[in-house]
Amino acid sequence: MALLDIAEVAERSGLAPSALRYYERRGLIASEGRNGLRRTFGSEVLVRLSLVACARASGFTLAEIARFVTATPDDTELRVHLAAKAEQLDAEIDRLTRMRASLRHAAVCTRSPLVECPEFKQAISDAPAA
Amino acid sequence: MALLDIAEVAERSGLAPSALRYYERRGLIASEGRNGLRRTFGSEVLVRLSLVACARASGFTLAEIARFVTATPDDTELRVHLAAKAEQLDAEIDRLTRMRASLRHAAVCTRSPLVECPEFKQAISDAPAA
DNA sequence: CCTTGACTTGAACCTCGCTTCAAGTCGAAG
DNA sequence: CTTCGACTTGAAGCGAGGTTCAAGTCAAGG
Repeated sequence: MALLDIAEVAERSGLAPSALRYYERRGLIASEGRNGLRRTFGSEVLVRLSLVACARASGFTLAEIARFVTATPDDTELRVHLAAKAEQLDAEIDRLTRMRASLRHAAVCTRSPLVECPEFKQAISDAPAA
Repeated sequence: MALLDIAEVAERSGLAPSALRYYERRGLIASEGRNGLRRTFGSEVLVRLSLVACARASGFTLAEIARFVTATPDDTELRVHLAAKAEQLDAEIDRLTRMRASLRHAAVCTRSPLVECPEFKQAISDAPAA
C-alpha cells in the first residue's frame, strides 16, 4: 500500500496543499506519518476528502464535518444533531426548489424591474414562514 | 404611508441595524430619505429584505443580489446568469437530497465510525461527478 | 433652551475558509 | 558529500458577511 505525499493528495483531490494542511489542523483528515517533515497519507484520505467536499457543498461547516468524521454509533448528541440537520436540509431543498422556479421565470420575464413581477414574488414567497 | 426608521426595519426584518447599513452600502436596499441624519425607509424595504434573505439562503452573494434587484428585462447578460444559476440550483438540490438521505441513515446507523458505513458512502457517492 | 437616546460615520475588528509569505528543513539524487 | 526542490512552520493576509467601537449629530421631548 503506497503512501501518498501531500502533492499527490492535492493533485488527486483537486484541493490545494495549503487546504489539506488546514483540514488536518482542523481535524478533518489525518496524515499517517512523516517522511522527514513531510506528511504521508494513506489512500483512504481521498475517500475522506470526497466526503468532506460533499458535506461542505451541503452546508456543513468544517467544524461540523470534523465532529462527524470521528463519530461512533453511541454518540447520541451527534445523532440528534444529524437528524436536525436533515430537517434543515428539507427546508433548504424546499427553498432552493422555489428559488429555482423564480429564476427560471425571471429568465423569461418582461416585467421591469424583474423583482417587482408578481409571479416572481409569488414563487419566492410561497413560504410557510413568510 | 408611514416611513420606517432603521430600528423598526431591523425589528421587523430580524436583521441588525449594522447589517441594514451594510446592505445599503452594498446597494441591496435604499433608504428613501433622512430625518436629520437618520435614514427613513418605505415599507417596501421589508419585501426587498425578504427577497434578499431568500436569495442569500439560496447561495447568492450580496453582490449578485444587488445586481439582481435592479435588473430590467433587457438585461441579457443577467438573464444568462440567472439561467445558469438555476442550473446550479438543480445540481445543488440533487446534492442536498442525497446528503439528506445519508444523514437520515446516519441517524439510525450502528456502524462505527459512522462514515465507514457502506450504505452511508453509497448515498453520498451517487454522484455523476465522483 | 437643555437633555437624551438613538441615530450617524468611518475604521477596526470578527469568523470562516482558505491562501500567501518568509524562513527553515530534509530526503533523494547526483 | 553537496544540491535542490518541495516540503515544513507560523503568521499574516484575503474576501465575504457582517459587528463593534469611539466620537459626533440631532430630533423630540421636557
